[in-house]
Amino acid sequence: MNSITIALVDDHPAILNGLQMILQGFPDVSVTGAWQNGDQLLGGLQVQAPQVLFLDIQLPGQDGLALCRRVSADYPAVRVIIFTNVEDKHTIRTAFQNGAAGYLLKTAGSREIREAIDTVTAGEQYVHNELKDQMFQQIIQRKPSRYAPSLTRREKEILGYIAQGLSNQEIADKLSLSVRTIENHRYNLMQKLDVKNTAALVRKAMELGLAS
Amino acid sequence: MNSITIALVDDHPAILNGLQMILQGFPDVSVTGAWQNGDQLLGGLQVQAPQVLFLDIQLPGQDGLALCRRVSADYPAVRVIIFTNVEDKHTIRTAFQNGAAGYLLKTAGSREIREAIDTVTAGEQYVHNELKDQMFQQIIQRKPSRYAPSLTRREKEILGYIAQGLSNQEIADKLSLSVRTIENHRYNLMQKLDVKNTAALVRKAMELGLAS
DNA sequence: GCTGATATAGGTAAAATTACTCAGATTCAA
DNA sequence: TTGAATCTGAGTAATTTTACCTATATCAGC
Repeated sequence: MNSITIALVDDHPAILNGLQMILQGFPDVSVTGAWQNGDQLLGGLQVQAPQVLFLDIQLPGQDGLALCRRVSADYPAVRVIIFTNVEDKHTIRTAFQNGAAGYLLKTAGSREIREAIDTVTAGEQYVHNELKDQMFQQIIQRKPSRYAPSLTRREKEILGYIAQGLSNQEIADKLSLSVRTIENHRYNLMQKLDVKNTAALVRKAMELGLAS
Repeated sequence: MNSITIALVDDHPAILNGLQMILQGFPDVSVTGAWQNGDQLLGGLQVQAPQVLFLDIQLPGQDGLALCRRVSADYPAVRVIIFTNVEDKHTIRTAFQNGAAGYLLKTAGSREIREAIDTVTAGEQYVHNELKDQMFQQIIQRKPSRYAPSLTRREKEILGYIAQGLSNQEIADKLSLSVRTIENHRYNLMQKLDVKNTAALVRKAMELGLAS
């Protein structure tokens, strides 16, 4: 029999059951474990390692991401799908760095779960489309307005050079202006962006999409 | 007859023909114009404005993005799909800011083109999946490796604080160390990252994913 | 127990930045 | 054509960064 073995970890029994229910709808899938914490998981894996593991990352007592790392290291054949509500960039990045094969939000329906399983068992990486859309919007929709103070043309230009690592003197030379002028622009930029040194200035500029 | 009217702009006849060929495969679509530059487009629009416009942005003489802005302003009913090979963030952002309804890479096949048309005529925004994937990878896969010199734990920590805009003194206080120590770390960081001031340091750190 | 990498920190100076204020010139819109 | 905003730049000083060199303590791995 060629069924796909799947195990689940989530501290909420409701979710555990719900997910199991959905998986039972797939004839070629068999659930070989449903655990509520990391210890149970680690114990269970010694008995039987599934092909796919659905892992929540908000678990009582331990960090699901560390767990993911450990499982990936000890059982490289197990394809871990992070199944969570957490959708911040840093967590997602860490998840994949820790060996996750997929990332699914708990809002996922049966079709997406199916897709995730198929994708990761095929050796590829699966990411919830909802997430991709969100990230894309974040990158794209960055209107400079509202949160970014309006900078004048000259200020933007000079900010660009500062972010490139040019000193006031170098910028002055490039624009054939006095260093004092650049100093003033730099000072005004820091006022407008409400920071007090170059480091924060560059950072904020990049975050607001004003430089780069 | 309820067919969707579509017009095309691209300076390469081959692409113009190829795209037209694909569109002819859709029974409910009729191509009402195929132009090679902005002037032809603007003239053609006065005769008949299509529901959907496929617009390349690398056109001879004029900027396709400015054209997009103009068309969107003068003919709000026209849904503009940018059809191009350009895939950098800034261009994409500008495109949507200029009123584009969709963004499709020229690698798109018949299915994606169909999807784009249906999505934008339904009043939604369409973005090529390939692009979303790329952006997502950019955000996620930022491994510090390869191009990023290896930094020690302390160095990473201090780089983080620098990027946050803390001065050496502030970092020293926070870590209960001498300012001189922080100065040295900062100096070493600049050596390792091959830059010569804080601005470039922060920038490079963000680009390499060493700070965040 | 040695070695190399890391972390710590002082010495010494030059260079650059930051912190404001003031003011003439230019430009752009009402 | 009169303002308002922007661009330009000087005055003055304190603060910070940058540029090296040297040196000790610690710790991990061989």
